[in-house]
Amino acid sequence: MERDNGKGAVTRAAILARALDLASVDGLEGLTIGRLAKELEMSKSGLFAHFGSKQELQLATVGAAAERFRAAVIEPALEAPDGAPRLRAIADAYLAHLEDDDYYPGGCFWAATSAEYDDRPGPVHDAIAGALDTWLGALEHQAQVAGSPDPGRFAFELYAVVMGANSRFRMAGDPIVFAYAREAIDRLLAELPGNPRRGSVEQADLAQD
Amino acid sequence: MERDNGKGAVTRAAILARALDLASVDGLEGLTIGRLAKELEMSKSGLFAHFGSKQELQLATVGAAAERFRAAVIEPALEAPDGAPRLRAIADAYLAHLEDDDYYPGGCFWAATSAEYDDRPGPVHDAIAGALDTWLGALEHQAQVAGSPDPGRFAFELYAVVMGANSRFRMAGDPIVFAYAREAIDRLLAELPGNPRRGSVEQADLAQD
DNA sequence: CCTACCGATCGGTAGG
DNA sequence: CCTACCGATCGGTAGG
Repeated sequence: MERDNGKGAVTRAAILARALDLASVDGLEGLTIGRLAKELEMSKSGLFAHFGSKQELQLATVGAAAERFRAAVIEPALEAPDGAPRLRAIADAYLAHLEDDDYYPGGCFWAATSAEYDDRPGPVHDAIAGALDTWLGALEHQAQVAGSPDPGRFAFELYAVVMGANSRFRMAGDPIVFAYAREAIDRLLAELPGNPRRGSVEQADLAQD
Repeated sequence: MERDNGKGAVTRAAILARALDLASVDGLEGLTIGRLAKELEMSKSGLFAHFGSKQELQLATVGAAAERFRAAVIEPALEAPDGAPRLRAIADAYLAHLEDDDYYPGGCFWAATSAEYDDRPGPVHDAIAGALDTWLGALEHQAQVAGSPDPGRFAFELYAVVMGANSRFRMAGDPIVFAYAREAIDRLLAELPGNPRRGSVEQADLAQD
């Protein structure tokens, strides 16, 4: 796909960047080839030729979203140590993007498309589900490293809180939900052994608990 | 709208019941007049005449969903006393519906449509947002009655957990998320003053805390 | 990457 | 509640 830097690959990347924005607002069904072509000032069939079917365009868009998420949220958090610090770094990076509104114009791509495809079986559903399972799995792994007694539940709650913040912020527009989410995450992390709450005293006092 | 029991009102109710099912799977945009008419074995224009525009059909569907939610989740929970017991009753009723898969065929109508409309301003967005605000407000009120130190946060977390369970169940199909959600809700309720955890000792021992 | 086209379906209207 | 229709747009194809 990207094994050369020819014009085709450049055009394809430009198409997918725009497709991501459109899909995070209108979903992967609402992403139409005609509209995408018009915004990119190219012909519908010219764009179509890059993918061969709408489904292939949708799958490529899901792949591009996964790459963007990895680069924006996962990659920077790898600088934090394994376990609780990395869990906090991932949650902070994700919430910061949602709050600053500089992530996707339509909020979280995964929130929008997972709700859209939760009842539409097929390759697109499977691609979205696979990406989400990968990230939930990464959260679960970090929770396990951090000593959580129930890493699966921990990952679920972290996921629910950040997705809930996205949903409530997009619908009601009140940024107080980010404070709620951070407080919930603080309490989640405080469950982990030997992990003090944000802004509390240094770890020494609590290490004996 | 329902001030008579004539044939028009009966037909309208049948249309909306079917519209609810379609919209919880394919969203309120994916709900098309032609498909709805075909499933109900009536003409497209005959159905259209009941509403006058697609937007009016969408708004009527949102109203019908609110009524169905109220009857299925809120109404039964009113038998539980104010505060923590009612919060648990609401959460249990909601999770039971999601788990039994007998609520909407496409999972939670509100999860599907709020993600779909979070970036589409207009009357449909406002109707969905209004319904969600009403229920979040009810949760917040009950949390306040139960003595929560931060009812807004409490309501947000409860909302996030049940919506997260819906989302994960629809995408991954693993019912363990309902156990995760119930555990999270137990811990949330345990934060409230004088409220023991499900299955723990009776309230007497804790009343002094 | 283009023009020109296809059948199907969209929301909506005319007229009854 | 119907038949018959409208212009627009959908995904996709032919042929270059």
